[in-house]
Amino acid sequence: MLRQDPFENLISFICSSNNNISRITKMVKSLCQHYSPPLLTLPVPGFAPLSGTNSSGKEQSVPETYHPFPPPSVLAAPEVSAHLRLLGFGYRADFIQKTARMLVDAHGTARSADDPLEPPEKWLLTLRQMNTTSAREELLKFVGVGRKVADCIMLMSLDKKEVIPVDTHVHQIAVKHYGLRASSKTQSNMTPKLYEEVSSKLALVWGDYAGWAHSVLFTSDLKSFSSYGLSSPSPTPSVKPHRADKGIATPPDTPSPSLSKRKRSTLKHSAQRQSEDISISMPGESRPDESVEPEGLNLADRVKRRRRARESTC
DNA sequence: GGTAGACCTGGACG
DNA sequence: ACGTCCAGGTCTA
Repeated sequence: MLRQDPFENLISFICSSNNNISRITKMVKSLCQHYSPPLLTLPVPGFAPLSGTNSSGKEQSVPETYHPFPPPSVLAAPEVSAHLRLLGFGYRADFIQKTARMLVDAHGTARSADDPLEPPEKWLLTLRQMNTTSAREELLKFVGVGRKVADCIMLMSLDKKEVIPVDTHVHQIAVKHYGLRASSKTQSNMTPKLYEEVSSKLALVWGDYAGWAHSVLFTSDLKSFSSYGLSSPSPTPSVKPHRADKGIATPPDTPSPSLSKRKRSTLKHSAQRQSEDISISMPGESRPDESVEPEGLNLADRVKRRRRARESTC
């Protein structure tokens, strides 16, 4: 939907599992700072720290250094896993390193000097041309990527506008506004079955642009985002979020808040992407409702199982 | 095939 | 001060 960089999005959403937005933000920032060189330093706009006055008593803005998102080859290094643990990534540290490793093993690292992207990143972009089911199947092969994360990546990065990532918030929305029956026993547990149930129901209601509808309602459901972009009666006083807001002052819809999105790409590259946009995201693609087919019910399990079976034979 | 637990961490809340 | 809960899930048995 937002056409975020697929690799950055993949890793960022792996960080998101069982996690809160504030911490996810810190993790992504940490990845950028530790694994890629500084790109540029800019004064933070509108930032006026209380103690930030110089000798003349004039306010001083604190410069912030931005780092690009690290490429797959860097995160695939074996020592990354332990280092990320030290940095507070918890069990997600392994997921990140292993996923990067899988990508590098499958697609290599060789590229020409003027190429801004590594082969795994290029391959991830090709998922845009794939149909939803196949793209999802590819994503589910990665460690730390389940149905929800795969769907987020497809919606935010891979042009799959009809995909609805289902989490607790979306489930609540489906129950509250669309008459989905509240699950009786394990109400807080998002089972594959329930996931499919919610997803199918909302896909039916929202149609081909379900992903958009989902994002609007999702962000309004989150307290921290419900008033985002609206003029508030009192100016935002602080960079630090309050717990009451349960969130951060970043744009909605993205847990990959690194302003430091990799900028190795050139103008030429972005021009290429422009034309790519036109060719791929033309409305009226003939690919209806693949995301709600019944066999998708246990797709995640099937793909994971296949992957494990392959691994165990190696 | 479907379902409990475990899993890291840090901030809010009682 | 301290324990508990929760957060945009995934993996494993």
